[in-house]
Amino acid sequence: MYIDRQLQAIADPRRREILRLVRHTELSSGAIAAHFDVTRPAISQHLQLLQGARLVTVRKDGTRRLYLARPEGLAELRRELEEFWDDRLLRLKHAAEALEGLDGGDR
Amino acid sequence: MYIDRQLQAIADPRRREILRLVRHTELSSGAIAAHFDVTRPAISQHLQLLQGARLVTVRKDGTRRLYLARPEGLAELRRELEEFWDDRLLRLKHAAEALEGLDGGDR
DNA sequence: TCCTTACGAAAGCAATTGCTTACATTTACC
DNA sequence: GGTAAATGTAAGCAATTGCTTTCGTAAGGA
Repeated sequence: MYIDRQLQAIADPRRREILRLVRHTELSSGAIAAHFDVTRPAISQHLQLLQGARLVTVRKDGTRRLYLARPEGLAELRRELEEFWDDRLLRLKHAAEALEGLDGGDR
Repeated sequence: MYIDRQLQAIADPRRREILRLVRHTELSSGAIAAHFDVTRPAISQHLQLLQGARLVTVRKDGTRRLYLARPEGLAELRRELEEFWDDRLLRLKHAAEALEGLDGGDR
């Protein structure tokens, strides 16, 4: 349900690069910012947006905040896009949701 | 090499919907606009952007212009994203490009 | 030829984006 | 407690975005 925010997040090359950086390694806000030629607050704002899109998680460690990509978020986005590539899946999904609707609810 | 524009294009829900509409059926600008609650020129602008991202093609037919999704463009975007999901591929690509660089050029 | 249909192009506008420079806050360390 | 380090927050600003209304233009039909 976050596909809009997630695609918006991914659409920016800087944010894609950030995601690559924290994909397998936890990095502090400052360490991430060091990779770019913009100021630290700018990166901080990108990180917030990525958080809002459920694409990264944060963990506090002393005075630092360590960021790490959130695999579930990436997987979710990937699934949504798979449906987009092959919209037969999308039709199927709509049909399935219609059926679910009959006994009332998501799970 | 259009990934930035393509992702930007995809990031807008309206443009995603347009792509779905013309995915398998050629539609006129007006017919597409009829599906939305914004004015026709607004859709025209979205269509232009989609064209710039190589995601749709146009064909003139009398006074109409018929739009159709461009599978190669979608495939290209999809490939780029596959690399993004699994960045082992990306590293490989970078390595390959570095090697290509040695004898000087793209192809 | 004149009118109508189907469009894109241009200009203007409010909202959003991505950045900057302050400033505030939290934690570690002496 | 006092200071330094790491970071988010706020406010401001130029550029971009997505839309609107208005106008121009090409093609078809009477």
